[in-house]
Amino acid sequence: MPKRVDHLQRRALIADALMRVAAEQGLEAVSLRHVAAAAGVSPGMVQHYFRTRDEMMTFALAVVSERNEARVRRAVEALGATPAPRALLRAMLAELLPLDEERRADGRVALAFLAYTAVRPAVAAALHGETAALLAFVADRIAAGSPLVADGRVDPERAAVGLLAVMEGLGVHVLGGHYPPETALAALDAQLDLIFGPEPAAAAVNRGGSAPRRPARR
Amino acid sequence: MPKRVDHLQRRALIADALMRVAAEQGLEAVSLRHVAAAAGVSPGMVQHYFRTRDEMMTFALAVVSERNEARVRRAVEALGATPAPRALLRAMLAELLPLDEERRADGRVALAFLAYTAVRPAVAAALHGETAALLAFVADRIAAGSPLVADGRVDPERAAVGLLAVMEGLGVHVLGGHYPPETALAALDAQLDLIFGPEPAAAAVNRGGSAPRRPARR
DNA sequence: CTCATCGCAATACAGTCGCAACGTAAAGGC
DNA sequence: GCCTTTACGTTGCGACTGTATTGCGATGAG
Repeated sequence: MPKRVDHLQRRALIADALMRVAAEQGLEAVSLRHVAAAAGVSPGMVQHYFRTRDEMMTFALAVVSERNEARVRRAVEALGATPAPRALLRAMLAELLPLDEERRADGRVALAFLAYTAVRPAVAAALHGETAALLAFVADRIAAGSPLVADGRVDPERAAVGLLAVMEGLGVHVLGGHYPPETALAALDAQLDLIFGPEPAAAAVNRGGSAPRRPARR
Repeated sequence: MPKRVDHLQRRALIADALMRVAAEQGLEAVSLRHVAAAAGVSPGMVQHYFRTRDEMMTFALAVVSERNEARVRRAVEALGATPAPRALLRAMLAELLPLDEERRADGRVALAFLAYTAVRPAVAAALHGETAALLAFVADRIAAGSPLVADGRVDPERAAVGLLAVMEGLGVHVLGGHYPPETALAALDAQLDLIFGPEPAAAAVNRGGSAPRRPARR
């Protein structure tokens, strides 16, 4: 056999360039030549690793999704073992919000893919399982950690759907520049307050102002 | 003066065709020729009413926004005068969810524009004011209608941000096919339960009020 | 060494894009 | 009657698109 190259690494390199292009100019600016230029390689090479544009798009979509997954995993592991459900969920969801420029860029790409998959149901199917799994996990943590579940004031399933929707909506709004990251973070904490009951004592600093209840980590 | 034509009507006709194209194939399929074909007119005519593609896009974005506004106004007016805050908000937000095929189509277009404006800050600016106005309105209704505000368990501002985010996120998820419309509606009601307290058994659906203002998106 | 195979570049091609330019039919103002 | 203005339709151009094809150097199996 002739020269061997790590295909996956090359594809990742190209997908990375794709995401840079998409983050700056949108998915419609993603063409073989643009991506090749951004990656600093020849258009022929891009074509060598992705026989079609759709193939490249699909791969990039998977990369976006894996990147988020890795981000969440890292954030959760930083909490140590057996974290409290509420803290766990907060860490996960806050990590998924576009709070810094890096995540803003990724968020723009993710949003573009959201619109992209909305008119390509076949591609969208790949995401359903992920959402379902995340939904189940969140519902489980809510059931395990919220005192409001016992007396029926909170239904874990519905609350999980709502909580993920809040995260998604906040992300979209922040990306749209409708309000700053701190507002989104404050709203996320308020949502957790609603689901888990008000936070116990320790952080009872302010109520009703517009400053975030907790400092943004980082 | 020569033949007079209602410019606005023509532009609306073209924008309508644009939205049909965008809903089916995404914004990237929106070209002068495609839109013209969908509208049943010549490409030259499209060019006559929109000197540039960007101009056409901007106009279409405004149409999307106005369409949602009209939808909400209609739904709210159907409630009659002085509706209860919770019922009012539910009617407004439920109307903005993609619960039927018509709203799904509009929702796909709105989502596409969301991604579109995310990389075109200049165009996005038009939406900020509207979101802010809606946010203020929702916060006001929460402050007026939720018993949980008095004892500090609900902050109207944060709750409004969260509520709108829920709506946005649910819409996105439903468009993505991650769960059916009923689930979204149930989650919306659960969110209203969290903000207003559990519904007092016999849910009154009616009583009306004045029409609020209403921004674009979704 | 031989040579099939892989990595990659370069080119060709048919199609679409936005946009400008030009042409023409109709309709008031004079 | 003309004459200017509006409302289009048509055509053309240059840039760009995705994809297929071809070519060639490098490399490791035989």
